[in-house]
Amino acid sequence: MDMQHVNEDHMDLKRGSWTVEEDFTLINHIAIHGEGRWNSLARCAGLKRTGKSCRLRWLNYLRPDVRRGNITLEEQLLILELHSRWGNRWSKIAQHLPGRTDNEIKNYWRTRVQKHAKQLKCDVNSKQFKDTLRYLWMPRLAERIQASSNSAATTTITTTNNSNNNNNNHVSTSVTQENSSVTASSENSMGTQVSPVSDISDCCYNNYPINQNDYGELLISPTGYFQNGALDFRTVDYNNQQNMSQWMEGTEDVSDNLWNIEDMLFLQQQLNNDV
DNA sequence: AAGTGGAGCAACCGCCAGAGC
DNA sequence: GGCTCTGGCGGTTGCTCCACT
Repeated sequence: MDMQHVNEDHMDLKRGSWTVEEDFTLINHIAIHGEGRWNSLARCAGLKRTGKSCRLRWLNYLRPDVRRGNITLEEQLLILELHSRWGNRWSKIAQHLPGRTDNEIKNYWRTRVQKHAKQLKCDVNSKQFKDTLRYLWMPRLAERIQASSNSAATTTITTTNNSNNNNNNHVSTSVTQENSSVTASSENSMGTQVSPVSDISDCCYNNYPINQNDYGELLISPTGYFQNGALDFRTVDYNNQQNMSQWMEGTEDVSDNLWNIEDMLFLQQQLNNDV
């Protein structure tokens, strides 16, 4: 391809936001011819876009199985856990969140998690912040998941709990029965309406304001977080039950809460198989 | 009502690895 | 072996919306 041709092609290329017509064209073309060979696909479809741009638009937005909407509590927990294992391997993390794209998870991490690291005045990659995620935020997310499950799907919980009593399995939310904080959350879920927060910030700042000097009190679990590959939140203790109750009484509604505990158990098993 | 700043997110950029020639 | 093309990935940018003043 000579330089004149390159320049003409470059000048023809469209950038920026996609129009409805472009989306329609891309969807139709893929429906007929399938994915792949993105550069030639862009040319054949008559789209004045790079192959990369078409691929990105399809994968992140137009694909039929892309899930839109808020990241659920379960997804947040999974993202935190997987990121603790793999770091910024967004595509790998996305493989374990059906319908979520690497871009979406990356954006979530940058806008929510990194924001809180900034508020804590610590580096997102620092041990302090990682420990805060592991020993403070993730257990609380798990508690919220159980609380919402308790109120929304008692049958599922009962089944799972029985199973755990019999087999002594530790899964993310059922093990929390073992500590006192769960007593608080369980009672709360029975007595008052419990609805999940949609963001870790509710767990960490609204009712648990912490600063850099509080790490010594907050990082209370020296025993590790994962046992036999399964999540284990039993080490969490809450110093402030009153705040805990306030935290449990969040009012935000998560209507797209699609997973239950058995799904989480299944996912955990899948993850363990991967490792 | 207008201006401003921050949050959220879609899209782009640059780099890299693998495949094909 | 070297070159080109392509796709994938993580990092970054810039636009839009919204809350606040």
